[in-house]
Amino acid sequence: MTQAQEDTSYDVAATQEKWRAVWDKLDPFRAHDDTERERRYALTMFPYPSGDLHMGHAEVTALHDVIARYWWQRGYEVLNPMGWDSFGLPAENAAIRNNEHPATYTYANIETQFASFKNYGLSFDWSRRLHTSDPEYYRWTQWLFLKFRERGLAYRKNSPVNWCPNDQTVLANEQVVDGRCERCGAEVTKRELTQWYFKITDYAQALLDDMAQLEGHWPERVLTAQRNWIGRSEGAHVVFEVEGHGPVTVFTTRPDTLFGATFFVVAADAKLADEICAPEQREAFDAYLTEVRKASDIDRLSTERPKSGVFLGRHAVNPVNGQPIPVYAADYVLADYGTGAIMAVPAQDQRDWDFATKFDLPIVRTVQPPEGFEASGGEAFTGTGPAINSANAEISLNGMDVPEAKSTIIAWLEDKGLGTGTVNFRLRDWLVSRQRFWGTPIPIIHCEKCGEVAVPEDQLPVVLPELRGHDLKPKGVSPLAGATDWVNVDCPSCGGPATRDSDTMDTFVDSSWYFLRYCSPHYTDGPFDPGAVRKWMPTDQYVGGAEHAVLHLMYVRFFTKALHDMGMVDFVEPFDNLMNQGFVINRGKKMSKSLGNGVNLGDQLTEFGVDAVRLTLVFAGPPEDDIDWADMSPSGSLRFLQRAWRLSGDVTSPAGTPAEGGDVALRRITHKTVHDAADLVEARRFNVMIARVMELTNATRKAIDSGCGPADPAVREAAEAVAILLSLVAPYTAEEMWDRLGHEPTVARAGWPAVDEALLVEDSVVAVVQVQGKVKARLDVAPDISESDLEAAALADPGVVRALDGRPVRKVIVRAPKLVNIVAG
RNA sequence: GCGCGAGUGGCGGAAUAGGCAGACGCGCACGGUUCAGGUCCGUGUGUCCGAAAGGACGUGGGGGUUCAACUCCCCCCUCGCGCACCA
Repeated sequence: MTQAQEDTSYDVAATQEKWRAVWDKLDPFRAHDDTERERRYALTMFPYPSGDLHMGHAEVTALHDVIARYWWQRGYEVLNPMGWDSFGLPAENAAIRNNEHPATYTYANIETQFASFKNYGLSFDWSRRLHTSDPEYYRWTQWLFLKFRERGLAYRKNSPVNWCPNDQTVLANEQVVDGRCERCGAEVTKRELTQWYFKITDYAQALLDDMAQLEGHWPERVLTAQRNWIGRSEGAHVVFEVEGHGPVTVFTTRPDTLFGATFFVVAADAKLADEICAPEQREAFDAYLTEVRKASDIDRLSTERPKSGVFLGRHAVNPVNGQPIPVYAADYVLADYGTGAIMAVPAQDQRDWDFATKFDLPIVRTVQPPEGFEASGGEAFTGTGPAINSANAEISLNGMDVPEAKSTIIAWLEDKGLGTGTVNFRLRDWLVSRQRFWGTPIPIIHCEKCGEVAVPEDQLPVVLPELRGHDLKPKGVSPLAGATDWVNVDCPSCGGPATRDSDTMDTFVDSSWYFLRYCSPHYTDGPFDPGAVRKWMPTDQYVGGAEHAVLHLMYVRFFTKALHDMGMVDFVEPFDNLMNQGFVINRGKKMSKSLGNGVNLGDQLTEFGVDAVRLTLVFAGPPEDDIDWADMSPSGSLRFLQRAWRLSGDVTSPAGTPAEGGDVALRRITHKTVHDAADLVEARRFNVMIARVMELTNATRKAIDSGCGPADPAVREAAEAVAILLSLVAPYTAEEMWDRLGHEPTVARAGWPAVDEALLVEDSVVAVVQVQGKVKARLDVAPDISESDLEAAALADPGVVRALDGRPVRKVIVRAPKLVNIVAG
């Protein structure tokens, strides 16, 4: 580079290489378990190793790093670990394609991403690196599975499950989005299978209740999504006697409308329907059931779907009035919600109304709709009003409002043994088995004699066998089932012939406890060292995508509560604060291969440098907003960084020069900026923080060129503040500045500049004078000016006099020292 | 349908215990530096009227409270997200 260029810009690539080596040697971000400092735990969601890092990783880690680096500067001991969520389907599919072992693909990509993370200049403590596919990690995933099973939290059951025909595996409810596989988009079908589940439903209420401590610290939309997903509803179980069958319980949220139950519906695909069906209706029912089974979930999801069903040839008896009501099978009732059967109250429920209308069933109002409701073509009335037509010989609800009617009827039902008040949840247990190879093997052995037998702890981990390529092709059962040497074992209990469970765990199990492992990643006596966890947990700040709202972010909460109840941790929520970053999109759309609008991170880094890309991502807007890369200007970011860097070369006072006695105006700006920057980082308003650093940079430039000059100690103070503030976002530039300012590396641990409170107090402020709410004058006044002095000064101002134009002053509002508003007559 | 969130210049976005709308940056325009400019420096940049001084209008739309509203209240529109035949 020429001499001229050297003065105005630095070589980005060379700078990155230089400081990367220095940082490797200094290792400035290692979190020490034993420390006198206050601790902070900063965590960002670990990546899945598919290919190299992309713009999304660049964004989330850049945002996250601002917080971690800020905490270091503020004097905390910061745990900021990183690892890989390295089990999963893409590796398996790649292995099948290339006839190799999934580990080959996985660990090659991990090394690629590791190198990219290092280049990206993040403050991770790499000594704590972990991979969930390492046997020393999944050993403990298996161990936890067995602990869950001991507590009854892991169990096996036969049930209809979501099946992805493309990936040839089952899916959890959370992984089915609009009837399609979350991962590959294939239409999900139902299968009846025996599978492992985690009993997350035991924690439905706790998951709701403990949101109280997350309120205000987690994004509202995540909490709302979880609340909706858990779907708590209060109501009652009511028992109906069904002729030729016996008692059948229904769940209802409106027990107060029981007198209006004029028919009864059972989910067509529930066993119950088959059991109730009378012989003469058998043929019709079977035909209907075939129809229902043919309809995919996608069809069922369409909203304006006409009601369908078939009479089962039986009647149920309404317990409050002894009325026989016909029993239907229909697909608008779901087999796996509530009890799979409902009492239908057409007058008070639109779905029941539609069904009743279609099948010509009676409709009895039990809640009085408001005046004019019927006249305006009212159908089901779901609002509140006084109960009507709701009395038998023993009890009358008539005239009661809805809540009172509910509690009255529940008390009566309970008294009669006909029902109970109850709470129902939409949340289902978490299906954790997967029929795939590249996951944590389920540590269970099936023995003909002994049944399910846990693999003894001292035999963990159950290590995956060496399968590759074609052995891994999906066959509808786990590829592990084909590994005969691996599958066939002696029963640990009786020594007889037995087989290993050939399913692996959902990879969300792996990621449900990794944050605990980071506290003591090399611990060998358990999944984590309880002492280390006590020191670091709960995590102070978690950063990651909101797409995990009802997946990962709910599973980690469940795991933490389960571990708490096992006495393994002493907290019930893992993450004190959560931040969801937005997506990086391009030209208004999500980046995708098919749209051809992908932006390659590596290309951007080569063209503009790490710091400019990081700065662009952090400065773009609020962290939670999407960033359209097409609207961004990484070249503008680079320009700013060079401008800031140039300050460091212009300072002529020697390092260590005290700032006292330097230019006061500049010092005020410096101290105010440093002070405000702390607040802005705390409030996660990084984009505004950067704007303030830009202002400080501009002010310093002016001071050098046309103010106090480069030798003034205030200029050094300002340039050093810029370097330290920039170290949160642009570590290479900041380090280079720090070096040129005559300091030893690393600026990242230089410490937050001390703020002189005296310099935060202004010696004059601008008071705005409005006439009729419009600004007519600005006055330089003392900060402690009295109201009367300020009013007098305002009224004397020539601009104000002109604006008043002789009109009488009717009223003057004075807010000293900032504002005067004059109301003219 | 229910729930949550958001609408501010050409663009990304600032500003809410109600008090200067448009910080900071991008883009654009003009000027300077330069052999050159994809560099750097300076000036300007919400809209409309005006040569200027100045004035009018202006935060999705409509109403309201107030000396004062991007901010608070009511109604509506649009967009995004979540759940969705969940009894």
